Amino acid sequence: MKEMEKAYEPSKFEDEIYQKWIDSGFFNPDNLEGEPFSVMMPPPNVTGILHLGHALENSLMDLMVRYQRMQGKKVLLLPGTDHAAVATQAKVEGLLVKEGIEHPREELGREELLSRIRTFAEDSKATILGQIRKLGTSADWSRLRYTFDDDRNRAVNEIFKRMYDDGLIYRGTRLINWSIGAQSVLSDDELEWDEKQEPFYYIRCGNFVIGTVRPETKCANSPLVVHPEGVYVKVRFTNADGETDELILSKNLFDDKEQMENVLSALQPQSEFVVIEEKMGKELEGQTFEYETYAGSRTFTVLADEVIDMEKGAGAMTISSNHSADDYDLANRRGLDETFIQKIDFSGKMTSIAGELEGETIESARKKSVQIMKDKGLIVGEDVSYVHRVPLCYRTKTVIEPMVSNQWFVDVNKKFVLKQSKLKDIKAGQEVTLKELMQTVVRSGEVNILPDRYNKTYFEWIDNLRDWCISRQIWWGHRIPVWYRGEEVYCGVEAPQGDGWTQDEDTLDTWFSSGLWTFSTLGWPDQTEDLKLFHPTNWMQMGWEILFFWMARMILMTTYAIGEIPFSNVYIHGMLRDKDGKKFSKSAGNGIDPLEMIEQYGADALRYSLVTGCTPGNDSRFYIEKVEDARNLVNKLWNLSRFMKGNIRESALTPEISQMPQAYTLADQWVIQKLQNTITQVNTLVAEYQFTLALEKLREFTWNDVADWYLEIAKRESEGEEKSEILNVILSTLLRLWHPFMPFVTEAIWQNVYGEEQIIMVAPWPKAMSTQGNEKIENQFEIVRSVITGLRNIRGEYNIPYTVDLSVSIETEEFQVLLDSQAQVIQKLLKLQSFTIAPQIDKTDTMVSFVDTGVTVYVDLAGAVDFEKEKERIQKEIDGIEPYVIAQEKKLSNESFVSNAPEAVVNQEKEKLAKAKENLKKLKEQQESFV
RNA sequence: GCGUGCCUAGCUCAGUUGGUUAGAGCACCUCGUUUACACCGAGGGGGUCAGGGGUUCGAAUCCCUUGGCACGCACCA
Repeated sequence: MKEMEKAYEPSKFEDEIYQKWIDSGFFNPDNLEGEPFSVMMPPPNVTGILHLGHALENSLMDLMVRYQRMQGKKVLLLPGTDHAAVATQAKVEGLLVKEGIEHPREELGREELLSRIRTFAEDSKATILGQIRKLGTSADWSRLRYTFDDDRNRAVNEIFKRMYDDGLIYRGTRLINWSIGAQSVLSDDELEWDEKQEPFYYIRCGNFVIGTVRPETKCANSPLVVHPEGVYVKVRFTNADGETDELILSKNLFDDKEQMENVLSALQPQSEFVVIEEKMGKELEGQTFEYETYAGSRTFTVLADEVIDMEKGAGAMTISSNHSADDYDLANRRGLDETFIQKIDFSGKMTSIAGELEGETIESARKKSVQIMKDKGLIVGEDVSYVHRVPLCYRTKTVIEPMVSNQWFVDVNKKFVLKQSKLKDIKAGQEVTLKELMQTVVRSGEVNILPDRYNKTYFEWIDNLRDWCISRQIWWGHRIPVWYRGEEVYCGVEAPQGDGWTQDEDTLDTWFSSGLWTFSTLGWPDQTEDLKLFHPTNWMQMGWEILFFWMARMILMTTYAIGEIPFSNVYIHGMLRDKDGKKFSKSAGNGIDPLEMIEQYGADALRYSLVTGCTPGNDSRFYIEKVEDARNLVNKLWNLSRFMKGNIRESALTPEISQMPQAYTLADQWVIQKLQNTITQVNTLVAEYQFTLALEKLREFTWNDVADWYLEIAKRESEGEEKSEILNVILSTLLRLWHPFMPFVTEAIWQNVYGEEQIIMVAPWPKAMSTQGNEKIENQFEIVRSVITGLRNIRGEYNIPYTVDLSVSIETEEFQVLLDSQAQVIQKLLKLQSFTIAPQIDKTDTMVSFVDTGVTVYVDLAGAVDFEKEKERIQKEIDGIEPYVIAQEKKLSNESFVSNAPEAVVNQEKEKLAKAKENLKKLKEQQESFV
């Protein structure tokens, strides 16, 4: 058996242990018995390396899985990675641009670009999988999956075809979100909204005034929309050139002089405005006029519609049906076909309708159009403080341009017949919509989201859900399985027979394939054994930021495809932030590589520091100090194990615990009882997913109870070997309880202590045994403990080193027998030569004392007593107790408390009062003795 | 505009059916090399649980309200 070194050095053990775990075969559930328990690893994107957030996620899933494995279950943790369509292509394109390939798609072509991306993805994949191993994740590598491998592609095509045949996937022309940067459409939830301050221009259009932040779009014929019920006034005034002029404004604006000032800030009228006419919007409808724009003269026809907000601007607008969601809806609703004018092309440049600004970028056209309009006197006002939110591409961070385009969608509101179902509230053959499926399984509780409050967020999102745009114009991704030949359209898992077919150019939204993750990874569409055994999965954890992207899509896909829920429990963890509470991000340069942390402090320390203090749904901060603390704890575990090992005789060293060990002393009884309590508590807390609390209990027991008290006592109580069995039970149990949280160090110790052929990973999870004990043990131990602590306190306050003996007398009647029996312990821990215990002690002037329930301890300091200090100390104690006694007496004399509170509570309070009163009385006596 | 979360010791956070004189880790102060561990041990100081109101015998915990911070959804001519 190898010596245990003085300090645990993770780097000396971790790789070797991980390899041993793999070699053992126990990562693979085929080698395990019992009830199946499955977790699908959320596949990290192959866009680079893992960050601490991934490390948190891995720690959570691995602790869950290791706990279950030790419970004797057939555990599968299936690892994998995600091709992350847009993200990866954007990443690689960015790198290529840096290398000098300015237009990767044009310059390289489809095949070459794809091959470059593939190379990058494979590199990244290798890095990521290496990181996952470093974290100690107990995943079954024989079942490694990739969202873009051949079998997953088959699953994607299969489900596409089924949805297509069910009429749930359709192709249609819609207003979509176009990412100029990614050169692709994005779904609604792939947008990020950024608050921006941009000038809001008031532009003259005939006699009307319209407002816009997008002056570059004001270059085409348009209806001029007013509110039918809105009141408009025509005002006459003398303009800057001294000419008589007229404007039509909403009455609201005209009545609000301050606002009027803003809207017409550039007009500089030379007279008052005189109202010459007042009309309703609907009365204005129909009139047509020609007016200048920055790109020449255009025709406008007044249209009355309720979309107009009379409080905004001058109560009138023109529209860009191809470049605004509201306008697009309005144009469709009112049949304004002639307004579908493409002003901006898909590369983000102005079209010929912009006249001389054709070919300009949006940004440049905006500036130039304003200049032209200013020169033409078309701008009547400008609000520079206008703040609005603009959509950005979540991957490339470039502006999203609404565009009209032909795309593929999943219809979430269409009724279809669910072919198979194991769901609680929806039976096979029933008509449902995808939206209803998503709602029902969460409402029924089949999918349980933790914490609860995310249910609300989830439902809110689904209520607002519109058809899901699934086609992308990027090349990196699952190709849409649709082929065309002339007018013919073919949708199938495989390419159609015959010549002349061309496949749709587009690829699928990455979430389309990751939505299938829980079952496509198990071999679907084949009816595999794995699918039967491991689906639905039992547990899933994810950050709230992908609740909609992923969780909702998994529910949609899984319920649709196989009529099952994807998982029964989702644990939503918060986001990991840096020490200042900022998001970790590359641009902020505050990223921390998990591998560096592992190298420095060990994987166990990293895992512990991430999981502790982390509660469901709440963000947490990452501190180096936390990792250091965790490292210290790991080392503590190592060292107490080292000590125990040295104090257990060889024949007692066994990992199996078949029976309760013989307890010889109070401390023995106490620690055994505590150990059982700890097992019970940890079990309960882990079962409730309260990892932080479980860890707190474990830490407290390990460090405070075992290391600081029990082992210190055990050293003094045992000359021989009678502690062997107890120490072995504690050691074996502690290591197993810690293993899910600190897999490496516990394995290292386990194999060192119990032999290299042993493996803690599949050791049975500890079960609490009943302690035929009395509840008094804990109280008795507390008495001993407080006598010792009290005496240490006096040593501290009087600065008496342990080399100087104390003359101690303990006055007690109630606990005389107890303290007599613990005399050795007290004496040795405090390094006393001797001390006396008696029912009655005569206090002298040279003594100081402290009290506890039923016990008063006197220390004769001879000449060393500092009376002032002593009085102060006693007074402080009295100050602590007295208000409490008063409060308790008041409480207990309160009739309604005594009659309303449960009897147990009342009794408990009475008992506490009695103790406090007794202590107070003694303290007061002592105080008097000083006077 | 609608909604959610958070505000507890100097710092970071626990505190899950309302009932311990409100906890932990770090930091701080004092002491200490006692054969597991200085990645240590012993002792100590430190909080009217954001403010106000209410329900209750009893509130950090439930309700209302004010303020601050963070976030989600919607809007975004």
